[in-house]
Amino acid sequence: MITIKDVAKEAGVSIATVSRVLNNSSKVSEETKRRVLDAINRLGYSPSLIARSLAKKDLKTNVISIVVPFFTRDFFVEVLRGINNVISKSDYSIHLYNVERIEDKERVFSKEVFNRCEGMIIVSLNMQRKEAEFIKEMGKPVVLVDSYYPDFSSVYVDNKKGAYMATKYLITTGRKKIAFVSGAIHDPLGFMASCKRYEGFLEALREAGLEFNPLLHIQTGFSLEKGYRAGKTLLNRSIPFDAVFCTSDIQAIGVMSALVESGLKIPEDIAIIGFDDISDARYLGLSTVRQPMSEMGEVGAKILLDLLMGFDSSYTHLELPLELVIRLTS
Amino acid sequence: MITIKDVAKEAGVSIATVSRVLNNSSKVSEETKRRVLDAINRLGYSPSLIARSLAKKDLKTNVISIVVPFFTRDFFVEVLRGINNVISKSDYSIHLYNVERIEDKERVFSKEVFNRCEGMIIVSLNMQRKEAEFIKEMGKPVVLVDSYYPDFSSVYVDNKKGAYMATKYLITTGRKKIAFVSGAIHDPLGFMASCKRYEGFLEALREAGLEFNPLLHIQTGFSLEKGYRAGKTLLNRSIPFDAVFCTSDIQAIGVMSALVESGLKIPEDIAIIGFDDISDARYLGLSTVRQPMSEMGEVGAKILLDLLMGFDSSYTHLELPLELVIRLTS
DNA sequence: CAGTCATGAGTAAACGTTTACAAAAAATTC
DNA sequence: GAATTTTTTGTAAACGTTTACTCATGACTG
Repeated sequence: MITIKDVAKEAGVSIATVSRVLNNSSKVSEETKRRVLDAINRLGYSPSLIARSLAKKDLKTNVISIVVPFFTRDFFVEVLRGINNVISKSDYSIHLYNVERIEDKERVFSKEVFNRCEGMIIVSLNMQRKEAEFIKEMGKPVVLVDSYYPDFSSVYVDNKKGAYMATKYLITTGRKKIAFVSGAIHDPLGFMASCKRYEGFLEALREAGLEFNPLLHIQTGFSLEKGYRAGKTLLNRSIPFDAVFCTSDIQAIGVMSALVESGLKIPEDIAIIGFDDISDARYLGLSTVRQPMSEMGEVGAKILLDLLMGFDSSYTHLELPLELVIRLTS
Repeated sequence: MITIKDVAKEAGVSIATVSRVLNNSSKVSEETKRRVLDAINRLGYSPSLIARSLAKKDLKTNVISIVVPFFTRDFFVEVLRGINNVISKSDYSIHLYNVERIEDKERVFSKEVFNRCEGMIIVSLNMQRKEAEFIKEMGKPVVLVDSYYPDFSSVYVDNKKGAYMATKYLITTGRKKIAFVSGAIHDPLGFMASCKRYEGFLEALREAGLEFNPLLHIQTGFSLEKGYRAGKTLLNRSIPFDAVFCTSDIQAIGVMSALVESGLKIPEDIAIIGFDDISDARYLGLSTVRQPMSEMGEVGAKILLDLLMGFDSSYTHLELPLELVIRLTS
């Protein structure tokens, strides 16, 4: 490793002078500057960021950690995009951690990770009591996106209400037997969205005095194909239904194609409402509950940035609005 | 800021002892250890990573920078996923930089970014001579994914050949008037894929002695909707065509729905082949040129890791195979 | 009971920078 | 041409750790 001393020796000056050239602080004669620059070039020297931060008492890493599950899913990609929009305009850079299994979670919520960053944004993962304690102990600002915990700032939507709105709309327009396609209600990683939406869905039914046949509930993954299969399964069970509410657009689109394939007319025979409002939804005319995905990311990132600036260390809890978007499928 | 000195004073020991407790190296009596731990807790002390690295002469940041354009596009998300798979198993963490505009490129290819990381993976961006010089000067290992430049290790596919294979197949099965839907041929950020695929497409036509009517060429963005519009545009131009080759599946799916909507039969009236083999392609039965997206990411990350271990500092250039997957649309 | 050892804790020198301060050299003034 | 100022350079003390040495202390050996 080549240090500032080597450069100083090579250029025949003191290390202070080299440092001055490096930071072009105060005056250094042109002649000396050239000699130093030459030496730097000859040796291929590059100053140690570590030592520099130490000397400057700038003990910050200028890194923000983003913890996001399955970052290949539309929703997460959009959130990430929002976060990135904001962070990339600041001096911070992004450390990305993908969580797909429980072990990943442990790896991420560790001292090492927290020591390496100034703050953290956690997307969609539900906090366990123990985790929350640990994270609080780390003493770094943390913002939750699409998740809620009293002791951290957060941005989220009211998933229950969103599902309620959609279901209620279906009921209002005369649907009586509504199927429900969701992700896992009890997710091992702790996503709460499906669960909350299930609650909202049931509440709307209950309120209208409608029974729910559990055979009309499919729990499956978030992909076109899984949605398609869910649609097929529903049809195969030959329990009549006149609407489907899905916890994601991607599932809804899959379901829709299964139904269309079977010659059903949408929305005449069966209405469909999704959740998210991904770009395909608009294009396909899918009715859906729009959640501001990239905006959640943006807002979350902004809150974290504020926290890092030391403004206002109290917790912000921000609920962003959901909007029922009725298009052609309901 | 609370330092090791404060802890030492609080616990009534020397800083060396505190350090020993921190690293539980060598022997410290239970009694002292407890006192130190207590003090640490009371003060909420957390050691400075920076100072620690300096003292340990471990001047590494253990960070790998990933530069990726538009990380919301399927292809990039998949590549990222592959990279993440590999990196997350190492001690390195990922710094993510999204490049959407020329300015972003400048921001990313800067001293600051290189100083903050051990190595870099650049996805899909074509190197300019000047950029390459600069990057080489930084002296850190760099791997190109889905891109090629002689002076850097790289993983890529032969886009020209892929397009050639698809087009040739269409010709072999009797198609004579093949439309081409691609991204921008001259992309401002320097994506070469569309351009290369255009070349392969033209070569196959030329070889078969077929003329190409430029009006059958649509340059557009990568989304279902853009694809759909491209399909509509092709139909509106009322120039007969019997096949469409698209530079991405997502465009192909869009085109397909436009054609189906107009009552055309696929593949009887018009054959379609896409590129990528995203999960929807299989599900929809779309014929396509499969490129190993996440594998490219994985391999790229592995190469970088090897480079970082100091194995073999020569350049690796790895071409991964493309595979023509014929399903129902051709 | 002197001599050897093990154990636990302190001292001080690194690590690669920056920067206040001091010193030297050069330029300006009278 | 001495005195003064300005410019340029060097010296050394930080920054917060780790760690090789050293030094007590007390326990064991014969």
